[in-house]
Amino acid sequence: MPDAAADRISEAEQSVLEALWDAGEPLTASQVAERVDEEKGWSLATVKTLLSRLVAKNAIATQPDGRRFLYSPLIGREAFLGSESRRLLDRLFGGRAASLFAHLAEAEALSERDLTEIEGLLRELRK
Amino acid sequence: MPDAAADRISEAEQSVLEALWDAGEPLTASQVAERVDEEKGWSLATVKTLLSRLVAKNAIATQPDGRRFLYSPLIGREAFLGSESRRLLDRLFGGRAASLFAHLAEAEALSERDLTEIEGLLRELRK
DNA sequence: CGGTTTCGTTTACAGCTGTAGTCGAACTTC
DNA sequence: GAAGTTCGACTACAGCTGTAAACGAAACCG
Repeated sequence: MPDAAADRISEAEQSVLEALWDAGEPLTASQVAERVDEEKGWSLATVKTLLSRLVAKNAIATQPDGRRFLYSPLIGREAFLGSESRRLLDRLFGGRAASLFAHLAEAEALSERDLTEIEGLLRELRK
Repeated sequence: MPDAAADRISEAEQSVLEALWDAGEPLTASQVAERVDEEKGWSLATVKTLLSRLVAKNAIATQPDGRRFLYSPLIGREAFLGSESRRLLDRLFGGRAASLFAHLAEAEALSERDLTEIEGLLRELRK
């Protein structure tokens, strides 16, 4: 098998991935660092470390561009978010989405807009 | 303020807390270990370490009972689940619950029962 | 009493994370 | 072609996690 990027991605690593997803095209390490720095204030060195770790975890790919590399995501944002949500749902609520939802409601984490959108999604699912 | 148990609780520590929440009454270390062992297969030594760390984090309380301690949770399951859900929602979806919901739907993590319950909750919220 | 069990505490130790610094090779710029 | 710049690779290092063994005091058992 072509090694399905199974390693866990840490929070900091996720931020780097986020930059690549947002970019929508391969970036150099410095470009990634620039984007990440705006939000996190991390040094170039730190971002380079995180990039290496992501490469080691098979989460991003490198393609040579002259003397340097261009980095691009190997795992999709959708897939990542999907599996992370899954993991959390299982870990905290034994997989019961309704419990999660109830807790979010209680924590007042649901905006008017969320409610409307979820209602829409529910209607879709019911079709 | 009486120091509001703010430290992060790790996954393993959560399992121990879970045992205490389930018990509904203070337990000795061995009792906790017994319960946790069934699910996780951890040794008494491991559970004792986790209990100490939880005490250090002010997540559980000890009350002396003769020569030993009885442990009981200081943070409630509800509060814990609420804040964990919150954290994840923010981290992964920028706080937008509708996105989370959409991903769960896509990952087929929503059972028929979940849907029905969520519909019910929505109606409640709309009142 | 003396051995055995039971506790909590201390120590261990590898792997992961967050956050960087350093180094040598390559590249660019006078 | 010497000097500075840019890269990726390697190294660092403290704190957290998972998983436990060792230790010493107390308590119970016979």
